[in-house]
Amino acid sequence: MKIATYNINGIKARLPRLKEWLVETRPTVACLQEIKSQDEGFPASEFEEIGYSAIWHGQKSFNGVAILTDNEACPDGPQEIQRGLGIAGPGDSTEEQARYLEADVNGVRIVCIYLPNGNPLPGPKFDYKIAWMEKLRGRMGQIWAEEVPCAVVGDYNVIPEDDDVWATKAMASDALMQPESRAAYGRLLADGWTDAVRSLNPRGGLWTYWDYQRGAWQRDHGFRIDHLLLSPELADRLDSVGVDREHRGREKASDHAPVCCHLAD
DNA sequence: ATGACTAATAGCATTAGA
Repeated sequence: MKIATYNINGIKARLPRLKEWLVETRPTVACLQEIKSQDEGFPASEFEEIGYSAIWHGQKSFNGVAILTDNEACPDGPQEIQRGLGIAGPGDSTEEQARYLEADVNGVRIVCIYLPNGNPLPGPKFDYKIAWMEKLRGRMGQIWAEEVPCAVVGDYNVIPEDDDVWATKAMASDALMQPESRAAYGRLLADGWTDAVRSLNPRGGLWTYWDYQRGAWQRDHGFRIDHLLLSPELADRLDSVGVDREHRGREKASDHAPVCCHLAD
């Protein structure tokens, strides 16, 4: 079973690249973030054409998550369990942002997340990020208690360690590597979840995001914020991980690269 | 100290991202 996470930065703008990536790499499950599409605009038929079923949780302009499954490997498709964590957005809005989607796929619980960025800080957006992370931790605790094999994957918007960024100085004041952000991420690992990429690359130096600006891609100025967290049963089955770096360098690419892990059957 | 680049939406600029 191959599980992938990919922040696509707009499903309309990315559709040709996204389909190309699915056809070339055929993940069993693909979790997408930042679809930036309303529910009625989601191009489900485009994915059906290449043998993928999908569920999605969108909103206008921003955020939005989706889970795609390979029809051949997953004849039942993704079976939705829950959407949203029940946490209001920052400021006066009581409306929840589309950042969480949970489904069962072939007996494995798949959680697709788009964690709030948190900039600028300090402020309501950073507070929202930290609150969202605690809400996520609560839900992960519930799933843990169910003892169902589970992968919580997505754009965490957290640079976990100093060797997960090309230059710590460049990002020091960013919400992505504040002590509070790292501590909240660290609590998930302390709870027993395994960071799949880190576990097989303990020396760091692997990036999943490169800014569109300042020639960051050409200079390899990136960092690691897209993560795959595995419950113990899945961590025991972990064979390999990978970042599809090459797809970041293509024409009209997302600023994130796909990240995937392979689990033994 | 600031902006850079990209996408979405509503326009002919703004917001958000990270």
